[in-house]
Amino acid sequence: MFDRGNFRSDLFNGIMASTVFPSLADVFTEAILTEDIFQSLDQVSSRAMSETMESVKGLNENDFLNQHVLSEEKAEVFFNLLKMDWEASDIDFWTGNIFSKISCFHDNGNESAQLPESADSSIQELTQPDDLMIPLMWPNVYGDQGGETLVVEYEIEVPPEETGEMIYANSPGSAGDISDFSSEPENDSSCGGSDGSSPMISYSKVEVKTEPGLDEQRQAAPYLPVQAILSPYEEEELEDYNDTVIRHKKRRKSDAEYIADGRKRPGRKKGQTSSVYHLWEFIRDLLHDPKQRIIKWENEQEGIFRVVKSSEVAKQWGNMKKNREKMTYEKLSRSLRYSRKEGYFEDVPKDEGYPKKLCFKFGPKSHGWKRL
DNA sequence: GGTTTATTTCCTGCTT
DNA sequence: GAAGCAGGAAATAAAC
Repeated sequence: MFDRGNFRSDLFNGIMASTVFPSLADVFTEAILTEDIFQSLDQVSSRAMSETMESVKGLNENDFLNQHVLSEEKAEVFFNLLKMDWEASDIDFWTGNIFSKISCFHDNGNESAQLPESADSSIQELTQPDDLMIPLMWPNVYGDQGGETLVVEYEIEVPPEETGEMIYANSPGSAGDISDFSSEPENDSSCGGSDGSSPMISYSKVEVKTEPGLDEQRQAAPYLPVQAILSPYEEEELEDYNDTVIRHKKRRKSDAEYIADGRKRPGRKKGQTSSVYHLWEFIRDLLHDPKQRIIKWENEQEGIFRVVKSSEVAKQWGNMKKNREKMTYEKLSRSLRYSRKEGYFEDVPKDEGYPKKLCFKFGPKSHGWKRL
């Protein structure tokens, strides 16, 4: 299901990060949570610039390359600086104007460039964060055949001008969530309250022109390690290569091979999620249910939780997936370990007193578990 | 119908 | 010894 709140935060992270270091958007996205950004942005406007500048001293590229080094505090300071910069440029980032900035950025950084006049035939309707994130982060990957124009349709919640209040959409079904927008208006239209007392929903459509030539990007960013500039598929291929060295794993076709065959790579894009109800979503929703006693938080702020009744959790997961008695905790935990590899969960910190068994932590690809 | 994603199933070996 | 953890391998359903 479309998660509007996280779409917005990912969008924001991606845009901000793309402006500074295009290949680091994923690091920001993993490191910073929705509330950290939006709450801090509300507080920053009156803060002295010199004070902020002082506290951001010591940040370097390594901080941004290593999500474990990049503390939330530093991230907040950095984003505050960006916000000030954008405000100074008279850019209203709650509107579609932000996309003209991005479009210009991807047009070889030429600030005076204009949005493309019209979309080409490959119009796509993009509804997931990664649909936008990946073209923004890896403009060359999707432009191997000479560049293409993606049409991105999106909506952004505009806070009431007088109060600046913002409703945070968290998980589907939560307050502020408007998952059903089957009757989306066309370009740049708005709907919702206009009396300044309730948020407005702004619908927009923008074209993102992609550029060919990954080599050029590498040449343009020699300060970044090579690994940071690999395309998602190249990363896979590197993994495959490394695996092959070890145990002759079945090799996956490269993009170049598909293009040579004159066809598009089939299947989902890397990172593109389906509408399937995922294990991490099941666990998240279970944790949000105050009536249940089979799973509990160990540290909600950190996303660390503990399974109290393993067999019952497995049984409910089995019911959810309609295979009932066949599901066991052993199978569920195997799925959970695979999900951890994919980033939906991650290792529980050692030596911090958390139980060694039945204890897990949400990862960077999961969201909506933290109450705002 | 080929491919990818997100499991599911089964398994061995290890740790608590 | 039971329960849980780690991860390989193969199978599967759904999505694309």
